[in-house]
Amino acid sequence: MTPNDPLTFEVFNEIGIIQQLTSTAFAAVLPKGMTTAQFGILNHFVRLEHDTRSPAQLASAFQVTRPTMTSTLARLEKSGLVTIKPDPDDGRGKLVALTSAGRKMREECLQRLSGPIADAHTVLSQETLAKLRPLLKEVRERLDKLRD
Amino acid sequence: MTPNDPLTFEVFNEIGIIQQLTSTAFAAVLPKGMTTAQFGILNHFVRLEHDTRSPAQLASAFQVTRPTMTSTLARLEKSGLVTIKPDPDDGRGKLVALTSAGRKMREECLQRLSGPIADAHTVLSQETLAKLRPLLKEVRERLDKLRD
DNA sequence: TCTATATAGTTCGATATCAAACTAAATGGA
DNA sequence: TCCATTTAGTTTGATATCGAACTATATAGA
Repeated sequence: MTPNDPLTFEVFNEIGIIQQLTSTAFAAVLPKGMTTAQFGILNHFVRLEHDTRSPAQLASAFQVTRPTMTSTLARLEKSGLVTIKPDPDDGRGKLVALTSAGRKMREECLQRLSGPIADAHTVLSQETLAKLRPLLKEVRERLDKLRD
Repeated sequence: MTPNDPLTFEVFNEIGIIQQLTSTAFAAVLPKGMTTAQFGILNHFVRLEHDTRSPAQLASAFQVTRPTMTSTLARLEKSGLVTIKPDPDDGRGKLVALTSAGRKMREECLQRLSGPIADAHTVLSQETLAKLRPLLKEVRERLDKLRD
């Protein structure tokens, strides 16, 4: 972010712009009312084969604050895509679960996202992506440690 | 974003999380009321040695929509960090310029940001960043072309 | 010249996000 | 047992962001 350190600045700058371009492109093809944040949550349950997750676990998984997760989950519940029930084992906690509508919505999103993903494939080589992955993983993990 | 293509999904996923971690870390050290979006605009004028820029040029430089730029510029103007005047050569246009307060604010932000940047240095090797930069630049440029 | 189209900017309504401050429940120690 | 601390979740108020729809000006073509 500073002229003192153009390399660090540029890397984070590129990351910011790429993130914006991709999330906008993905959002554009999602069904009316769906967002990438909401899709991410639906997808999370299926990918990791979780039946229930607490809002706090989800917030941690997506690196967002608990108020943010409260807000997004409320919208998903309102749309009938998840259920939110009290945790029987912890009076403070809640348990979030996918509904069948949530599963269907996740499937539909996947189908629609295949378009932009295919587009990305036409311009990005697997080779570039394969090189990027371990580097990004390293950066993400180290930045994550820094937060503590 | 899809299980059909774990590599593409993972790369964009890592990018999203890194972006979130860094922008939150940067925002935390900025002066009260300042944001990374606002700092980015102040910094843009100084880095590229521009006296004036139109809102449309700024929106394009930061890859955000014009309504977004309208909103952020209005806040900067309210804080006295930029001026916004009609473009004498184009009745539709406006010209944005830094004020001296804007310059000072940019300097202060730079100083405060040196902390997190230094922290990043302690955990990220120059080597990793040097490898990342050209790869990210390539991805960003190709995605950018895809938008047209 | 006139009209159609393109561009600059704004307004509106929505979602995502954060920090700060709050309530309620669990936990741990004296 | 009781109180202090921690943890889960929410509420509030703010900024950033988008798409859609709007106004005003510029430009190009007939």
